Amino acid sequence: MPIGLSVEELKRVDELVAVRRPVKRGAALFHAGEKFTSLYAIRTGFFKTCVNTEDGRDQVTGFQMAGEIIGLDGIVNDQHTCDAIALEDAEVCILPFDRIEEISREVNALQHHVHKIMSREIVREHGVMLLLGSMRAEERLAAFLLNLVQRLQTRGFSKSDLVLRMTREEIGSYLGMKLETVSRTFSKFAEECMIEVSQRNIRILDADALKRIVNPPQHCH
Amino acid sequence: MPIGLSVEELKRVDELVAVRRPVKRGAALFHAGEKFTSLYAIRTGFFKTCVNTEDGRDQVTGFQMAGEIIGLDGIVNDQHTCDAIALEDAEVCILPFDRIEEISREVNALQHHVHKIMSREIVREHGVMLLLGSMRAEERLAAFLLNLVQRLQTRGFSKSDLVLRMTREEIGSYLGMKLETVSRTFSKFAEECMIEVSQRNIRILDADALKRIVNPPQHCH
DNA sequence: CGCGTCATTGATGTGCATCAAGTGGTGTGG
DNA sequence: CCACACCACTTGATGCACATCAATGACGCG
Repeated sequence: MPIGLSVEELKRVDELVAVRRPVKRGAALFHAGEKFTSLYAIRTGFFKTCVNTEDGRDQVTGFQMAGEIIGLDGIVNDQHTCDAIALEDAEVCILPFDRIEEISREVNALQHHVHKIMSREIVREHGVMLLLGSMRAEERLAAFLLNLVQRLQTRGFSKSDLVLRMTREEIGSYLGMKLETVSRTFSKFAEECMIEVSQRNIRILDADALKRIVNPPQHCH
Repeated sequence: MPIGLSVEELKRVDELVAVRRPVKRGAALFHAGEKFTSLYAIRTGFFKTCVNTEDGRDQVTGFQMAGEIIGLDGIVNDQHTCDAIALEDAEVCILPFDRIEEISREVNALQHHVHKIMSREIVREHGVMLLLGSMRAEERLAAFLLNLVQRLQTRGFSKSDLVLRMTREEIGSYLGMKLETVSRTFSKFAEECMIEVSQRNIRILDADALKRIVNPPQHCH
């Protein structure tokens, strides 16, 4: 993950990511309440994380794909605070956290990398708070699609075609809206020729139009 | 901050927190876009952090009080991504981040402490996402009050009386509602004798009732 | 004292939730 | 291989929680 390491350092980091674990679609990588021991780096597959309340509500807090790290929430109390569920067959690297701390004392680049990963997650969540706190349904869904396709693109996938790995309900939970509203908003975007929707296959026809929805152009006052 | 350190370790950590900086009410500790160099530990006073969009919307992402750390969002891109504004005259310790990384390589307790602080922030934000994504106005405000009074209590303040340092609008921004709705909801709680409101002075008369609003009792099915 | 800021309260509007019915794709067992 | 059941999804009709608009009131400060 970090770059510009010496051979020696690379060896230390390599041993960290040695152990892998497959996770079947629908299975949990971990559950809220379980003891925290490791972070997980996604090698393949797609996950969601979600928190639950006693009274049965739950909230999807994120969708994670290859290259991303899951489990950071567990550090503070040595206990996971959310569920991580595979949305398709997946494989992760197990990164024992005490080993991470040990090695980052010696490999500065790893230390800084870990800090950046946690900081990035904090910044991402700020963005979600902005979305949940001040955007309307169309803006939320447009922002969601653009974010998803952008992340897929950096992984070498198409910047226009994507396959949703999650249900409308899961999207709705993440975006703070009901599945019917998600569906209607997809239909509206399709009507306006910004996207094509066929089941979970989405084709983005006019990314700029979506961007204009998220960031409506300034009107001069 | 961490505990159980040797004399030697304590000295290292002490030098970290040597420099202080006063911040006047209404002034910014930092702005989004500024270069990130340090974290800040609040010694006294009260802050808000907020992110802004190009189109002028903004979202309060948190309220911080004595003992809490601000600036974690800046690590990932060496640049702050939100504003930190003092809501009353305040004083912070400046914690140069490169020194933090340096010392945490030698003082394991500090290293782990830093990780916990970042993880705690991630978990806190999960809670806010749950609040914004799935709660109604009354639930949000009740949760907010309970959280605030709980944090004040651990700092030795009353568990029933508190003074809000922020405006209704700032509360609303944090909770994803308009200031009028915040005001109305306060009035409603007061009418139902759960709290007393007089300007920014709040007295909690029935904490259990507030808790029942946040976590409505299960109905057997 | 007068002005600006913040807060309260009422009247009205609307975006999204809720409730409900129906469609299509997928997997399973006879 | 087809019939059936199930699930995710779509779409329409209705309702409600909260936003919006507007007027007034309460502090605090120069």
